[in-house]
Amino acid sequence: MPDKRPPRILAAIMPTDSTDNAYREQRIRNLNALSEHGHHPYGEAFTRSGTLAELRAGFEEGREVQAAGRLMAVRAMGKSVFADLRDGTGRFQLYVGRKDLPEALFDAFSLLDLGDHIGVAGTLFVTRTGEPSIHVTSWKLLSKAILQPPEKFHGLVDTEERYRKRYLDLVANPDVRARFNIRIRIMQEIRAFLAARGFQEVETPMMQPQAGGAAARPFVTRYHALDCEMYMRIAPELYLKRLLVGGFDKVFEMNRNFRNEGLDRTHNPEFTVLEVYEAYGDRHTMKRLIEELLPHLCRQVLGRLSVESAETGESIDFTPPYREVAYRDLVRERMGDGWFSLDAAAARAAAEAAGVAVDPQWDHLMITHEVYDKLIEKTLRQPTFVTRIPRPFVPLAKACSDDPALADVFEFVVAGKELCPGYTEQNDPFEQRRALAAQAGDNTERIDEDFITALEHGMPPAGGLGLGIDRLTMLLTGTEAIRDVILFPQLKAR
RNA sequence: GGGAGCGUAGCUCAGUUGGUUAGAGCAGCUGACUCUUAAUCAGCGGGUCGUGGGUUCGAGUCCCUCCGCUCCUACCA
Repeated sequence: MPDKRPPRILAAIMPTDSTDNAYREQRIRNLNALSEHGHHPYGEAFTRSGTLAELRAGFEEGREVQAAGRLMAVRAMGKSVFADLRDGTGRFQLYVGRKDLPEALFDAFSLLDLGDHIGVAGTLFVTRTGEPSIHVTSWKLLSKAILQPPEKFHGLVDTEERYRKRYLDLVANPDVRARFNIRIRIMQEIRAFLAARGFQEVETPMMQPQAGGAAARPFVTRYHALDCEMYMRIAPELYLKRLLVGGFDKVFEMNRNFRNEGLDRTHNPEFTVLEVYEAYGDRHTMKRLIEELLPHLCRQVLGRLSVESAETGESIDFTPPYREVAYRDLVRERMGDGWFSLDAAAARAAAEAAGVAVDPQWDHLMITHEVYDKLIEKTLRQPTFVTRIPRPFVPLAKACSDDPALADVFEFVVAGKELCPGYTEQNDPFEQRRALAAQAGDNTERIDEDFITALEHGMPPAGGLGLGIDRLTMLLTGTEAIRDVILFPQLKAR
């Protein structure tokens, strides 16, 4: 099966530079030797009978097949050679016997190196030790690797190398690929779930003249054609609500947000969020959506409703319905029934006594929120909707009809971390302007006037939610570092 | 931003109190071997010890600078 046409002349790419190491030179010698055998070192399309996983699933002794993949291991014993081939779906063993293929083709097999891509033709059989294998009758080089792959047994361990050279991490560590497969499935299932309920996926600007929809420092960039500053979005919310005004009743967007903040185990400067809006709904609509979506995802992606926390090992059960509890009740539960009658000084003393450091400038509201953040949220292990949150923290939501000091929202908390806020969205342009002005303080230019104008044209009452996809993936895959669920996490330039 | 730790062969790791020519496994090269699967056996090669400086008769090892990574901590989801 080697190419018939003359091999390419490759002498020109032989390394002349002393930084090239001996392994690379050896592989280039093998490349040239394969060329002389008629193998094009960087071949073209190859017709496969199926992926390696399909070959395994549809295994049938004696069946003639063609397969392709990367050479991961070679166990040569004179006149017979065993090798492991791997593609994106799995691995399969090759058996190459001296008497079963032309002598030149058998000899050239030893010029292959680990990491090379090859295509093979042969028949399926089972070895004496019970391993399904391809009895190779012909093979062809598809792509020559001139650098060594990582070690076969330990894989690639060095964390920095794993992130900087993710392609090697993926080749060397099959569990990494498995984890990203789960992330991909999660996103596919979310899209299918929402599409089945009549939601339409839209795309709104990533580059915005002002960054709204959340409180976070944005990345700034310069647009030369318009001679102005642009901001990478920190949230798509204000644009999605413009679409509610425009008549999109059920919309979602699942894409990147960018926040110019620190990076650590749970924060990457770009991260993926699902935002969903449903006209004529409210936070109860969103709560029901979450209670359907999460069990659906668990079932489809994991095949079960419980996951194990990476942090503590405890079991987290996604069987609905989930607990719903008011923010103030949680605070009273932890700090005592009298908490909301304390003045700021007494609250500060009580918070300090409970081990929470409190800024002396803070008012009762801020102190309470710090107590919630530091003491209470982490204790909510099973899926929990925390409702009735003080309005200053959620300027884009409506007030509770029975208490103007509280927002009609939930924070959905799982394993002690906020996973997803859900709102009864503010559609009153007067109230919205007041809330945004209060948040902006003196810096009034930060208010998105066009958004307020849109509200003045009439936004239907609506429910909305925002689900962090990276964190959801961490939860469902039992991963502690956000970098392990992002293919190319942010690292400093080296 | 603050604190602690780490960086040795292509990969995974040893390296003693500062002391000869820096070691091992995998991978590579040469040879043997027709059912192996971390194949096995014999032999061989492979190093800017992250970078730059310093102390010392002598530095992978001790001190300083810088680069990168990890963990803790602070801000954010």
